Amino acid sequence: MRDPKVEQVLDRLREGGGRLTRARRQIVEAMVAGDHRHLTAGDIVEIVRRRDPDFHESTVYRTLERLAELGVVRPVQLTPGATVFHLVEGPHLHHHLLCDRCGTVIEASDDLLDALAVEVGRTYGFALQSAAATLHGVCSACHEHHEHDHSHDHGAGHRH
Amino acid sequence: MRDPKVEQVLDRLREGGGRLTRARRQIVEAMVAGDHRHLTAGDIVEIVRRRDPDFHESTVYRTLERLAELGVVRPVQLTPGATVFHLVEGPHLHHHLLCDRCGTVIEASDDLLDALAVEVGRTYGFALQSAAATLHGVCSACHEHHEHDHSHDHGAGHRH
DNA sequence: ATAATTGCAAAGTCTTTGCAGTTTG
DNA sequence: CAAACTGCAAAGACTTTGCAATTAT
Repeated sequence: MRDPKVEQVLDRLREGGGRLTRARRQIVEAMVAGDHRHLTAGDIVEIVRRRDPDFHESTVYRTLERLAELGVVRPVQLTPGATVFHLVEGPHLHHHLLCDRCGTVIEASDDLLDALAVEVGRTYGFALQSAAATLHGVCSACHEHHEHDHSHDHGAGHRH
Repeated sequence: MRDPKVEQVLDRLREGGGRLTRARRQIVEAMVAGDHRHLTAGDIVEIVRRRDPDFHESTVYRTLERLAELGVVRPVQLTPGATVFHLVEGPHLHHHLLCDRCGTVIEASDDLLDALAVEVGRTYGFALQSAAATLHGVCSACHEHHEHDHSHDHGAGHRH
């Protein structure tokens, strides 16, 4: 119950001039627990409230904003109406492959778009920002049984 | 004042079993007028209301939804909190290059990601959906004078 | 102590929905 | 005429903001 990952994030917070509060620790704990998950602000509120009923929305947003400024957390707009957040592990940037069927998010290597970046720069004079892309498509699992009409677990991973 | 592009879209609406109303004509006219612009629902409301003060939000959303179903219009989530819509010209799909500095949107050829699609399919078993990507970066104009602190015209194109 | 942070409540933006009246084909 | 569509009003999801009370350093 003294997860090094949690402490690492909290340390960065303090280094950045921030203060260490109960609420912040719980937010970070929730994010570390749900590791490679992509949580919405609402997901985090729900989780933290289980232990701390007074925990409030505004705190999540303010804290996530701080953490994002410090580069510890990354906000990603996967779908309309739902910004998800995840921890940035070290310098490990990555792109997101979002399955439009089941909502699964695959984290793809940051050099995936290197070749494309060159191409785009040459053709459009556009400097592609690394590791910021969300690519839509269909994951392998969904692709295999795409003729069946099973109950799509849409939003897998962060729907309540 | 009988723009063939407008008629073309309205024809498709009718073919799809839809009805031709004053509101719908005006919505389409607004979109054609702002051609390669990417308009938010709010932008459209604002434009149409100038001629037709009773025009209502809900109508835009319902109409855009229909048009999107018919494949005539495409909704794109460029930034958090702002779904933009644009007409789909024929079979001309494209990706979006969004400048994070000035908000300009460049429409990139749909085959831009072909090579990437192969790569992603092989590495992650993920079937990339064509022409659905929004790539972030910096456009050439912004890139050139990036040391100066000029008033960034952020949101260019669809901010009121 | 004092500056940061929180809970709370209120508001803001964007979007959706139900319904009764109106209009289209 | 019947079905489709509209305006309106109300509500819903997500996020932001002001403020007074609380808490970390």
